[in-house]
Amino acid sequence: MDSVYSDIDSNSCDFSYGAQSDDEISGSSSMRSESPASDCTGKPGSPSDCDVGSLLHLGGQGDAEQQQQKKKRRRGRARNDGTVPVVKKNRRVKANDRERNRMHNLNDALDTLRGVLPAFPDETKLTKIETLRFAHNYIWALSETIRIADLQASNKAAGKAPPVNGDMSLLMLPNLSCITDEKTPGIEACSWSSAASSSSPASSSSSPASSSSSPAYCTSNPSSPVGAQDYGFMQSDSIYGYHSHFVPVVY
DNA sequence: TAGGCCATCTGGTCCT
DNA sequence: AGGACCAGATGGCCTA
Repeated sequence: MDSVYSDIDSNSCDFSYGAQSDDEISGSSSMRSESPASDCTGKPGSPSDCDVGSLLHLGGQGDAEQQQQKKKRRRGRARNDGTVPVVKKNRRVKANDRERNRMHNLNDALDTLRGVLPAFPDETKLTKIETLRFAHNYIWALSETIRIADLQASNKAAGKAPPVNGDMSLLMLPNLSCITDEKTPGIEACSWSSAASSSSPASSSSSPASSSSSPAYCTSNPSSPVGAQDYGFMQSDSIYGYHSHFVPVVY
């Protein structure tokens, strides 16, 4: 079907405006291997960073290059009944560019967040939802560590007895280290020791908003997509009642 | 092959 | 009017 948008294909990343059928682009190579930034966009905020230049010259390219262009084409739904006025069409194209950049900015922020989270040894890239949940649990664990350290410091100042095990080194800020739990394949990440026992994320079932100290859905994860992994931290032992060891868990 | 994840398009709504 | 934000729809890629 002809599209009224087809005349501006070359000015936008909106590949769906062409009349290309799905069959024409089948057999394309991995899109995932191509990062979004190198695929169609450049830095956020520059819509023109799409593969505009090459698309502009689509008509005069060889078969090989045309094939490459086809590979890059067409993500997302394509629709248009061919009745959209040019003015509206141009507005839509600009809106698409903005939306694309907006999502790229969002993804950049997620990448930045991944960068500050404890790394996983196998370099498995966390999905978006996993990143958010893991960050939530991570923040909770750090907060717990600080809270417990403060508690012990105040106890010490008040002349109260030290922690049961008396290991003040546990008062240090989280000492992150990456481990691999051989007993539990798939559960590998970072852990740290903290002092004092407290409610762990793994034992919490309250909502995020309902508790100020414990991450909410990190345990049961009713909101988790079926099969999705949720990375968090679990209090694995409390031998002396004061020594909690947070280990990463996958829910 | 089904399901998960993702990028993109699209139209609606709200705000400036 | 135009931009930001959002959610639904669509289709590609990857993995179990």
